[in-house]
Amino acid sequence: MMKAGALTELEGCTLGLIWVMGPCTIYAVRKVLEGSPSAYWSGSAGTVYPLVRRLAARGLVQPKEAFRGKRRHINYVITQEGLMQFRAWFGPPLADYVTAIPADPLRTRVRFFGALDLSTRTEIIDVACASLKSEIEIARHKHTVAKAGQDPFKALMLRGVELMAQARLAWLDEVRVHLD
Amino acid sequence: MMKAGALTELEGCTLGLIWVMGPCTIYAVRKVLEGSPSAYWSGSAGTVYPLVRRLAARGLVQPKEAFRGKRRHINYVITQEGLMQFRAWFGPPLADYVTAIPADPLRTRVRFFGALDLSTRTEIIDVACASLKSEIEIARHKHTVAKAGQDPFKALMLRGVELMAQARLAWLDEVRVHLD
DNA sequence: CCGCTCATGTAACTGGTTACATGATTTA
DNA sequence: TAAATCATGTAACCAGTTACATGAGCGG
Repeated sequence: MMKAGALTELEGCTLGLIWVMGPCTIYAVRKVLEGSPSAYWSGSAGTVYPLVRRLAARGLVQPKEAFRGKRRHINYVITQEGLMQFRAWFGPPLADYVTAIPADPLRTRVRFFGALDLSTRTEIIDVACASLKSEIEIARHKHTVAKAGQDPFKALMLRGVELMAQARLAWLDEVRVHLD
Repeated sequence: MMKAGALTELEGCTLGLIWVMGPCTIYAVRKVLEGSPSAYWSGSAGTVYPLVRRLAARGLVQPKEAFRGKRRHINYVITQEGLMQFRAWFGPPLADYVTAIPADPLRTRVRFFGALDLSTRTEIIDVACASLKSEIEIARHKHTVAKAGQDPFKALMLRGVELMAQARLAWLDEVRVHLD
């Protein structure tokens, strides 16, 4: 899946967030990951703290201790080396997995719908459609907010989320027609 | 992400493949996973052999040793208990991650395009578009083949792959317009 | 003063990857 | 007969999850 020594997806994304938001705390990065529309980015403490310290050990980010009152903060910023590695993470060359079809648990389940009776199939499709519709609404809203902001690429990303959810919904409509 | 004790995505998918293809060898399952349009399913030996033995230890699949000449085969079939757990894996209730927006490394990269110069951005988009177009062709072809076969849900899955790739391509076209 | 959010961490576990190794059978 | 494919496995490693634990600051 990934070239040895290269940044993982989560490392690249975290480095990117520190690039965008830095100087910032790991906590702030975690909150952004948690708020991501994709459940892939859980942003759990046990993942992100060791990860950022790993990045710091490699010299890609730099910690700066700070205090507000008695409260300790560690703010991280990206280094020159970090920015270089971050740019290399994008490619080219593009790793195969970047353009490959993303995994979709819904698609996997439809693949095996033959194991279920018709009513269960229908129920799953109905529930999934409802979720997707609300996801689309959320993505739409976030997209318009982001367009008003000064980060056009954030807006484009959210537009991608919206289009993806719409495509899945359209596909489910096709699936529904062929349930029997 | 997942309820404790429940089957993981890979376990569910593997169990499903044994349900569809069984009795069959682990090797056969691996080959299907490797040939999947999504790079998520690597199907490496180090993953699948221990996984299927785990399923066997839980009584979800049953091994049957067989010989053709001196060559040893272990054919697996799904058990009644396996079929029950497999059906439970689908839901309802649908786990959140099933309908959540799938992770898309391309989307993540576009999010941080601000870190790149215009020519690199353009190059990435061009390369990605080319890959997606060939993926669409492949998916289209597989889809028509599957429609001729007797597994309609396999065809629906492949149709999903096609629509997903098309949506990503359409999105990239939107991104291209806003590269500067 | 209670509960929530901010903020930092640790420890045990587990699922999956990479990279091996072995040998039979088929096909060019 | 050489190369590719079928078929089974193992061992070291690592990234990420879950579930803890601690304490400061702030709003009601």
